[in-house]
Amino acid sequence: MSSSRATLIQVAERAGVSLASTSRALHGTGASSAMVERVRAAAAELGYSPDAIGRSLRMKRTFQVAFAVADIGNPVYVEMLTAIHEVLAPHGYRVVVMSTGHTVASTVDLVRSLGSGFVDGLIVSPLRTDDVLVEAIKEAPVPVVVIGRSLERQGIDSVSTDSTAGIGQAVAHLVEIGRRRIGFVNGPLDTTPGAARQRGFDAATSAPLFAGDHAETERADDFTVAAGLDAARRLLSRDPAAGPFDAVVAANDLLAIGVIRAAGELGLSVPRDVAVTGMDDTEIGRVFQPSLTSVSLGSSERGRAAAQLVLDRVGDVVGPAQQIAIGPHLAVRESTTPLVEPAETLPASKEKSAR
Amino acid sequence: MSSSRATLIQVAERAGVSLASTSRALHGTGASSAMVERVRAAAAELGYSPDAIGRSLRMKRTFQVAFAVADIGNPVYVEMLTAIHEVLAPHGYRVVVMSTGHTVASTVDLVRSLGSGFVDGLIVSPLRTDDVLVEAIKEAPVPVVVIGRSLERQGIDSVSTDSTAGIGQAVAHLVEIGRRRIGFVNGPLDTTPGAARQRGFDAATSAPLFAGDHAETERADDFTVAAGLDAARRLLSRDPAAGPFDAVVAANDLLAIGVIRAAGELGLSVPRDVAVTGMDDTEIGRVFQPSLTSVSLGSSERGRAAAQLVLDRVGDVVGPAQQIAIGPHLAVRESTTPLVEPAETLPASKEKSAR
DNA sequence: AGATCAACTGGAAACGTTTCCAGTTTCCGA
DNA sequence: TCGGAAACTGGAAACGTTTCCAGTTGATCT
Repeated sequence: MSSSRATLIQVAERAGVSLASTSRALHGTGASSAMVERVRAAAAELGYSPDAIGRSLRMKRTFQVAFAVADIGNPVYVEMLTAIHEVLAPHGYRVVVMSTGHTVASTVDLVRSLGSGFVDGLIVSPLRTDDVLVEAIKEAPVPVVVIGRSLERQGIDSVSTDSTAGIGQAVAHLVEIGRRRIGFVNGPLDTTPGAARQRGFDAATSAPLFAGDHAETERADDFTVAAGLDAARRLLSRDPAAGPFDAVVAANDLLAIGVIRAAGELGLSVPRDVAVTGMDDTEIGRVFQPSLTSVSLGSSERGRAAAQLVLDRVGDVVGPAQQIAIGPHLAVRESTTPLVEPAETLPASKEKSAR
Repeated sequence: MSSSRATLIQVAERAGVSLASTSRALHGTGASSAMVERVRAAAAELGYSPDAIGRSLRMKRTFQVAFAVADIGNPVYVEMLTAIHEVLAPHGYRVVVMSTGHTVASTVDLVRSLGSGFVDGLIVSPLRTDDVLVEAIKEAPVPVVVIGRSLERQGIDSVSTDSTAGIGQAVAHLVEIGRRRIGFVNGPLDTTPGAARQRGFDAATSAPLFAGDHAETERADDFTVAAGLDAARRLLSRDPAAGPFDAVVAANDLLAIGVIRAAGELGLSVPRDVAVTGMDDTEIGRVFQPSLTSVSLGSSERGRAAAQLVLDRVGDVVGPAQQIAIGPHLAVRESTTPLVEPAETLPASKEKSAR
């Protein structure tokens, strides 16, 4: 750690010119080339680098954007974070990672804390939403973009996907490959994704296409492998009158892996006896054995879109609340199809289905 | 977005007291209770919340710490990030995520950028290190903690682990279960971890314990599943004179998963025909089938330790460079032992061996 | 009663930067 | 040669906060 940094004032003194000119010279705005030369030299000699705080105070810009989620460790959020960082960094914006906590109240606290002005914008993906939160977001002193539910009509910029339809795609695929007795392992219903996915499953299994077939739901305590394992044990041991389940739709990839493990415990082979689908299309699902058929909700794309949106807003782009929808699409892999050539399903091959 | 935020000056006016008293009242330092009451009320009426930038400028503290790695998506770094955030947030510190890029030069740029003073400290885990970087870190205007190599002797605070010894533990375990022809799938040798792990494998396989047995290395282009798959294909098809490999040590969990997939392609069963060990003890390895025996390098602990260290330093704790070492330990799971009760190996059961 | 002290308050400076404004020079065309 | 515009420069204010310093009050002790 060297002693202390040089300030613009010192550069000005060294160059023997005014503070104003020094600032201008370093920004290349309206300064003679002689001046620029002189100031540059002085700055270089002193190893000057501008102070972000002083600059922020004056410009009323922090060049920081916050990204807040309940659980930074979740692979989906990691993907978003990566995408957000990739979009923002080239524009000189830093990314601050924050936690929403698991309750609506703590998320509201977070949004209110934006009042202290440490970021120019916020990208948040709340697990749960209510009116208070919506109101807090609308009152926030900086632009906020929500990833998750569509909140366009509440006047909030949002990036959403249609996980309801996504579950529909998974069910349709299972029906297509001849499965007729489908179980659903969902996470908590009081979360935004949990509720949406339940609607998707209920809708898909009450559609004409599915008529005469059998469907049941089991709920996991959580969106984790362990919870999925527990729930799947309960589900698969139910053994309904219609006959054993020949497919299970899981509400995300981690739950799906729990399901596959439970199937293994019961001596069931995946996909022969039970086909399994996940959701989110995560790395972990792609490399799993069997590799996981999964509904991609475009986490990276959603992250990118949200970052772009917040970038527009902090760049003073005004206008009505935007709503960007990323369509879900199914990536079919081993867990619903007989294994042919495992190597083809690896991430390196970057399979992408059409959106 | 509401109009514009209230400032301390406005609170002071509203309360009809001086700016100084207002500040003191809100901080509870040396103000009469009447004063506190009055100012609190005014602040509440105006919905005042203190401006982080103004405060930073004056206090010369940003209450931010940066965490920089090459690849934010890597599970190991995600674990560290989570741990760092958990330690720092309760102390009122925010975490800024940054990318070191993949070269030493870009990492040096990053460290130099600390000169603009947007954070109070940095935690960095560089893939590659050289003298220029060491020098840049030493000259940095804020405390820097390096996760990775031990740099105590260079006068740099660091949190390290002994992945060399860790690989030794893996080899010892394999020998113990009777494996004699051990392959090693390593990542690039010009990275800090790659080099250390190679040393570990070479040392372990030239130790007396290993005398008479067979060892060979294959190098992957990268620390990813795809690269591991490729490398393992090459390794396992070598078929040395000493007989086929009955164990493979992989330099991290992702490579290990590639190895298991390659073994599957060749009709080899894991762990019966080939035992496989990974390193880093990631979630993905824990839930994989077969669950992965892996050398834990305590990513969370390293993150926590680094965060604590940087917290001490920004809290003006002076003293000689610290070096905190986190010992590696082996978590034995299915990939090196016959499967008994898969459920026991899930993360929910939180198995932890002694350090 | 006078002096000493503690408790509290307000004025003002300081942190480092950008930018408005006014002033000076230079140059060009009439 | 002169007027005016253009190009450039410097002074000073402003962003919002904390804290030093000096001053005022009220109480306690001798």
